[in-house]
Amino acid sequence: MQTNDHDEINLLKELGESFVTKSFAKGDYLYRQGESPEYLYHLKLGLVGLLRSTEAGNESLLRLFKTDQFFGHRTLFSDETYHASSKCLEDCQIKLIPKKKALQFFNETPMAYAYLAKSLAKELRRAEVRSVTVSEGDVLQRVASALILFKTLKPDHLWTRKEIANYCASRTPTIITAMSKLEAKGAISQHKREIQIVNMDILETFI
Amino acid sequence: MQTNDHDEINLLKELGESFVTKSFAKGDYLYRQGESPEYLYHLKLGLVGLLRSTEAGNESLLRLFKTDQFFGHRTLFSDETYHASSKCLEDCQIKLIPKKKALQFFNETPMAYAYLAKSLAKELRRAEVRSVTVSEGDVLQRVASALILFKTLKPDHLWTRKEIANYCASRTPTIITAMSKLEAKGAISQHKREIQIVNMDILETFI
DNA sequence: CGTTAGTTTGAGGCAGATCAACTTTGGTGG
DNA sequence: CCACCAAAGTTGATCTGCCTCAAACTAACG
Repeated sequence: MQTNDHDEINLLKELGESFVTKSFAKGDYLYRQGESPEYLYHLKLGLVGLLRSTEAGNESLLRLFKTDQFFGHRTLFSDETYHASSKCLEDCQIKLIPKKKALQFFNETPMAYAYLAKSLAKELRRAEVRSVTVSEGDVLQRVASALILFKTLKPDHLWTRKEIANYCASRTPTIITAMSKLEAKGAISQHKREIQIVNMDILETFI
Repeated sequence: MQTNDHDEINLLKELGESFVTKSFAKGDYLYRQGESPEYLYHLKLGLVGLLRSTEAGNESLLRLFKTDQFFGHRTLFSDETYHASSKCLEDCQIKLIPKKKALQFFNETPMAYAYLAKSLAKELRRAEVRSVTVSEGDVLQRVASALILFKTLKPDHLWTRKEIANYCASRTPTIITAMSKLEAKGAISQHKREIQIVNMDILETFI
């Protein structure tokens, strides 16, 4: 749930302000797959990933939340348990809004549910489009679009090969091979663990 | 969007009743990927599939709508164009509710948006869980769960191998091989184009 | 009863997974 | 501040599940 470009729902932001901001370390989990929701989360600083763990022991990266985004709302408003875990990919500052307070706010604010619905509708589109991309395209294509997304979302984050693999439904060695190809073509550069997009036009030709 | 088990939203059903039911033939499209929404659809009879076409010319089967379900709502409430087409997989009876009337109903009915949000939230979970299943599991697993889903959803529909393939992110020949394995194990039976689940316990061992 | 749509089978090829050994990086504590 | 160690990255060899292609067969519908 994003509030950025929707003035009418700025009150949602205010909702969070009445609660204290808590600190979390990189690697911390806010909640785990299978648990029941207790809070609505508002990320003030850092980066959070939504991960679903598979039987094979992998963690598929479903969504990313950046500064100013709300998360945990899908489960909060669906009477279900979490289908994935949320984990800090960096040190984070997060406001936890108790479930009761959040529901109360929504029930008192007619357009809040409309906004929530719209937000979920967009997320659903994204998820479905991505599932087609994943099953139809090859790894190079997926890595290229993942890099564009990641760098747009948070250019300064030190993305690991594993994070990229988890997002691309692939594995670390495969991602490394794909990225060397992209580097060889002059689309990106890699120094130590830093990844830079040096030529967006070239990178986009892989999509 | 389903209304089945939610008494509080039965008024939504009534909304559709004031409009005439139109007939569509198997193969007809209600709307196509890229178009802008004009209606909210209420399926009275038949089976509708939501398909996203890929560059390679395939049609990925994203969702299925059966009798009494609403569809077209994701796009209607998200200010976007359709990201997939909806196509009659059987002859259908459908009520078309003009966009304006639908929006008016939602704006006049506070809990309608809350219900819509909940419905989209569940659909989002389904989509994300499925994307992990598709990228992690093998074809046999996907076919087994697809058959269970399809037979639960509409036992009498004559599912084609292509429909199954489109849903399983696979291809017709691969589906046929997978289904012969399931038949050899005594999980299903195939006569002409008819598919029957003869032993659900066995079938579930493949998931 | 002809035509079209759907099904079936097999041969061949390849993208990407797996596995394993090795190197680099960067944080931590002695 | 350096030595160490765990975590992350790299590389190549091998293997395999599924796709592709093509040809032949069967069902269903007008």
